[in-house]
Amino acid sequence: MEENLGTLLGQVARMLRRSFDERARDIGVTRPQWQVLSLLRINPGSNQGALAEMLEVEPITVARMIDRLQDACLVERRADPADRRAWRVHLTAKGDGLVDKLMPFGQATLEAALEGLDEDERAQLIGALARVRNNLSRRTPVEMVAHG
Amino acid sequence: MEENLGTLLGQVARMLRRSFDERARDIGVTRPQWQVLSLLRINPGSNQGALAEMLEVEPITVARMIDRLQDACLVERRADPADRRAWRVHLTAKGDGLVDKLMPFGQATLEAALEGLDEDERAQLIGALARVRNNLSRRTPVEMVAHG
DNA sequence: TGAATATAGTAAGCATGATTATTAGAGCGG
DNA sequence: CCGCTCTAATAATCATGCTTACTATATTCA
Repeated sequence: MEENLGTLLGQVARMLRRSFDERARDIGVTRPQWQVLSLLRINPGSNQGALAEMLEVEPITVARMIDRLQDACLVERRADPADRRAWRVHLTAKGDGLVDKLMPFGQATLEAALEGLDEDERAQLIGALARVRNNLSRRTPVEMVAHG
Repeated sequence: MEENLGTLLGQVARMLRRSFDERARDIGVTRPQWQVLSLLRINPGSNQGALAEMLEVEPITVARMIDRLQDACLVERRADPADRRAWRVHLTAKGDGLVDKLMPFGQATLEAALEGLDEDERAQLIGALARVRNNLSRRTPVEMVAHG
């Protein structure tokens, strides 16, 4: 076999993104954008730093995604009354509706990807990846525990 | 748990790339570039289309990576005597030496990522990811068999 | 042979992701 | 209160990856 895990992971991640984007192209939303919208459904009013931490990307990456989502009228920035540096990001009605529309695309992509893997195998895959993520995270182990 | 596999995979892939890039920054080579160089070590004289297929990316992506690697004198394009449209890509001496230098960085990144997973778990992870890749590949199952 | 089709590579333009540096505001210690 | 430090967000710049469109060359078939 002699398969390189880094290469393999990069390929699979890229192909998953591509697969989702193919399905969602008509709607005009990319997979990272969909992830932001989904996070905002669960955590409305997050600031950009919190979104960056949840997504494990740098704050500047979130800043520009929010720019585009705002241009598309899918989210809006509201001033934080307690901190004049920060923005509170909220879904618009349009963005909220889009999350529902996009759910099936995410499900379909995932199902296509996991075809042939039974429940045990899926759980093991997710568990192993979560451990790898913890190994690579910049957060300390103590913080990881605190975050559950 | 309710962990989304697509998100998880994207995060882990990004973190692996970041982890490698941190280690290799002084050398000035990114992880995708290292993958190209490694492939050329194994398959010298590949054309760009073949590289794209091995990397599971589009040909234009390879074209511009080769541009940069050539600017850095790590690879060179040679005319294909049998096909005037195609380039044969070869490592330069400098590029060849760099592959050896970068091997430990790749190994270290991988070890950090897989810490705490035993041999069985690693093999299962790689096997599951390879099956997901096959599910998502644009190549047909027939071709997959032909390629081993 | 000569037209239709397919393939190798590239260009333009966009989104995502990073680093480095900057601005504005928060928060703390003296 | 004032300065030092930290933090939230952004700007500039680069690499990777995509789609769409194009050029040049091969190949196939009538």
